[in-house]
Amino acid sequence: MTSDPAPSPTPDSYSWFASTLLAWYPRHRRDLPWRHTRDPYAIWLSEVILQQTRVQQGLPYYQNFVATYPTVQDLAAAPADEVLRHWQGLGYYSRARNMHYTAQQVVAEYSGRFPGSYAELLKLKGVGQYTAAAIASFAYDERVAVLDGNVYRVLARIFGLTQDIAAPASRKVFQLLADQLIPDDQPAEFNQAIMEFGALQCTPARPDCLFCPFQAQCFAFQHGMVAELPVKSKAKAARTRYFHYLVLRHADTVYLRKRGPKDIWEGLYDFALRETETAHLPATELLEAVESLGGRIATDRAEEPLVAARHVLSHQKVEAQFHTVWLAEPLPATALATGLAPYQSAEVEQLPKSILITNYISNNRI
DNA sequence: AAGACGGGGTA
DNA sequence: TACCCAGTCTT
Repeated sequence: MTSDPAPSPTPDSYSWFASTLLAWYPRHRRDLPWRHTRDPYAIWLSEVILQQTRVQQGLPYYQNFVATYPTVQDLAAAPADEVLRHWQGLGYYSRARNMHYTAQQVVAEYSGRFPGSYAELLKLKGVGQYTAAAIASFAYDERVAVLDGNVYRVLARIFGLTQDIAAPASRKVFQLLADQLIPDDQPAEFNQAIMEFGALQCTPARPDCLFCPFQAQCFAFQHGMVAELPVKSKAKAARTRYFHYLVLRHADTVYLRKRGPKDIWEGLYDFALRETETAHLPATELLEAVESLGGRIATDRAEEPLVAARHVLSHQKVEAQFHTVWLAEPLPATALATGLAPYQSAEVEQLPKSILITNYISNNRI
């Protein structure tokens, strides 16, 4: 798929699929808040939150965003740090940054009204093929088939598609099929139904084949290949990184800085960081790091214990050590130029932070 | 086409 | 452990 899925009418030979699916859906569907609205803003919000995120995990975030920012104007007007703070803990933080950017663009360039078609929605930052299809079908009844992890799995099993779903080139095979399966009259219902079917019935592990309405037609079930489909190549093993955090403190302040681009946790706050190739940071390097910031270590305080923590991301493992350093005086202006700034603990609470930093702070009274 | 980008649930 | 989740963007 390069642009619009070509509208192709559902051939009669495939109509059994939508019939069976749309009979299953009303009897099994969950009552989810974004299914009660046709507001493209609310639907967009829910879809961005649900990218690579389970419904149960995203649900409280959706409730909070809708309550905090009832309209796209509210979201556009919010400070970026505040939006990130509400997103904290959801992961893939570029979604929040793009969402905020897009809200401002919709207000400034679209008069606050979301684009009204799949092709136009696709132009928005953070809105890819899946999300554009979801919004276009749910909000506007446009006939465009969604393709997410659930749909890949359901189609691979029922139709016996063996293409590697991790390979981008496989997308067109699944999209071509989905575009033929989606009916003209209820595209929104169909899209909701096929994803719900994947989430509840045709699950990744232990799907409920015993009570599946597609038993007779399902290629995987008939050929004993349910566990083999979909085919997905394995991801590369995550690399390990070693973070040595300097938790610089003076009086009732602690120093944090905002993380930059081209790395994990962009836009989130953490402490002064020294990264090494191995787990150990020699004590001399720790002192050097403090000195390079112009920090003078207090002599009237007992040394704080080292705190270690491990944090696993999908593509990296972070082994972190937190070195608390009490300063005799505030950091000089030269250190502030590196981005570090002093915060009171009540202010720290309001800053957007990764789970790693949030856990450390809550466990160590900052 | 391949990597980068989170965090939590499940077996 | 390993896999997966209502994917998108960059290189």
